[in-house]
Amino acid sequence: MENRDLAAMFEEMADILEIKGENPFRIRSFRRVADILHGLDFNVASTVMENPDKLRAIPGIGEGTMRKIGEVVAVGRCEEHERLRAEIPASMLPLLRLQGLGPKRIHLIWESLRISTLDELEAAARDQKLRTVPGIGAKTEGTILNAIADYRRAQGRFRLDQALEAGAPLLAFLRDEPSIVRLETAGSIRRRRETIGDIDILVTTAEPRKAIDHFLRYPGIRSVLGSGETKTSITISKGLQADLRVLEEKSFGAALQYFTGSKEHNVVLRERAKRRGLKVSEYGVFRVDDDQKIGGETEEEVYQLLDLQPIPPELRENRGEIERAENGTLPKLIEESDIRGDLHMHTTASDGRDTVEAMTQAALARGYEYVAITDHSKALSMVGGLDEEAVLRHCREIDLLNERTRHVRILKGMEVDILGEGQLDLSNEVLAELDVVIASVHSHFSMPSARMTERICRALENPYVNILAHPTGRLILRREPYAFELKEVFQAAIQNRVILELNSYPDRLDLKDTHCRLAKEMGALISINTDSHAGSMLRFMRYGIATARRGWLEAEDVVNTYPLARLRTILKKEAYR
DNA sequence: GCCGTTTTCGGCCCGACTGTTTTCAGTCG
Repeated sequence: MENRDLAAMFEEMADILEIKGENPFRIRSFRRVADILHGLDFNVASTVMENPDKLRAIPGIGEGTMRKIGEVVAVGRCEEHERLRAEIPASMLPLLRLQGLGPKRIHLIWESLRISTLDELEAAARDQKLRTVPGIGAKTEGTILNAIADYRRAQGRFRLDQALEAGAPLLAFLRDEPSIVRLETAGSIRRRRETIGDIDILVTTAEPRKAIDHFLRYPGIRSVLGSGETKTSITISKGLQADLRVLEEKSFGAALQYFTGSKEHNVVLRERAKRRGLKVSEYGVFRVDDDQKIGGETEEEVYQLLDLQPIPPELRENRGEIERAENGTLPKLIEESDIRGDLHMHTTASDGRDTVEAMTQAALARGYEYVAITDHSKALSMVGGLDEEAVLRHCREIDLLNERTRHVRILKGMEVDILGEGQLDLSNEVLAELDVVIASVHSHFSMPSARMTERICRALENPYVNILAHPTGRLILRREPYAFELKEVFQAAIQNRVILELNSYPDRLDLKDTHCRLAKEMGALISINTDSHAGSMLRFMRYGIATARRGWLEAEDVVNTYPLARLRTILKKEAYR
């Protein structure tokens, strides 16, 4: 049983309890447990049997949770979970994801109209039957119809790159308005989460009305969800929501802190404030006894007043950053300017769009010192993967190009397929000719976890393998990772001096943030690569960097921040950490 | 359900917007 299965159970129980209108703190506990389970780096089901204290020691996991997990592991189901599921039709749960409709009204609609599915809800709203429910009028009916449409279109979330690209023209449009003095994006975009629910934009202005009216004149606007004195919400392309908040200059820092979140981070921050006789809100930091405001103009000030080092937005997830800020031991996070090269990209030799020379020029334009050309091997015949002979020809071509290229060193590489039982798709004789060998799984995704783990570990034992590419195989919002024991694979990588890739391709981000942190803690080295299939894609590095920062990585953890000579010792396996 | 340097019981973050219920509940972030 995987952690995410257990997490899903707790999430579902929280959803049902919410619709039933039960104790909100109990619901919060369940959601927190689900969150914790998602983030753990060990298998909960086996741990609860073998080492229960380890689980019980985690803050947020108490007796009740231990009992429920134990029950599921022992008999395959949890009695309370089963009982709750029998009370509410499963089809009602997605209704909670609709914007503007919450558990209370869902419950009420169920009570009065027996509506339990998205389709029924939509039909009732269309037929103007929803307005017969107390507390719901014509307007709310319309809101619900819009919410259903948005839900269907977007399923609620967007990839980081999609949100950044859709938001960029809106931000440029706002920057053109002279009445807007300051402008920042907050929320999950600022924290660089891998998926984004909406774009939070904060501005200060002497003329709020003017700023809001300008926002409402944005040509890309699709619908206006609401507009008040301080907050206005619209949807733009593909149903992505953007919120504009108009703020006072003197509380801008407090507001930026508040709206950047995460919610979990802010809850802990406020509890901390409360213990110190302070109160933190989006308007500033206040003393509780005389309600005197003592700060909030800048974000740094908010943290300093709580005796904390300023915390970078990417770390604000309540994953230990507050304790580290208290001790003054936050990591010095990696920056894009630390990167000296890119070790994974494709060319016209296989499925890339640009030649080796064009890719090299693109790397040069970014100021890189080195670049690895890593086309596919022959197992991927549909993309024109290279066989042994073609690889050797490719190597000679790169040798020649190196002789007449200045300022950037081209490393000879291949992305070699890991075949069904862990063999590689090219002979060791050929691999020995290369500077960089990347191994990756592109087939047989659905084999059982134990076999997949063994398969990958076996590939890592090949003495020529340098990098394990996109280790989990997931595609954001499209495909779950394949099943395997992450920690075993990381351990095998470390033992064999293999580097783990953080693939920056925007729908991969694989390793993801929590995996990066685990890899670092275990002592693995990371390479942040773009897997570019065209020169223009080298810019995807920014998404890898964002994920690395969320994974607490520093420049020293990432091999492609090293000068070429040092990188070479690692590629030759003469050194590792 | 979780937790404890005020507590093993009684708390658990804070404020704005919307629509409709004429005084406020529901929802969101």
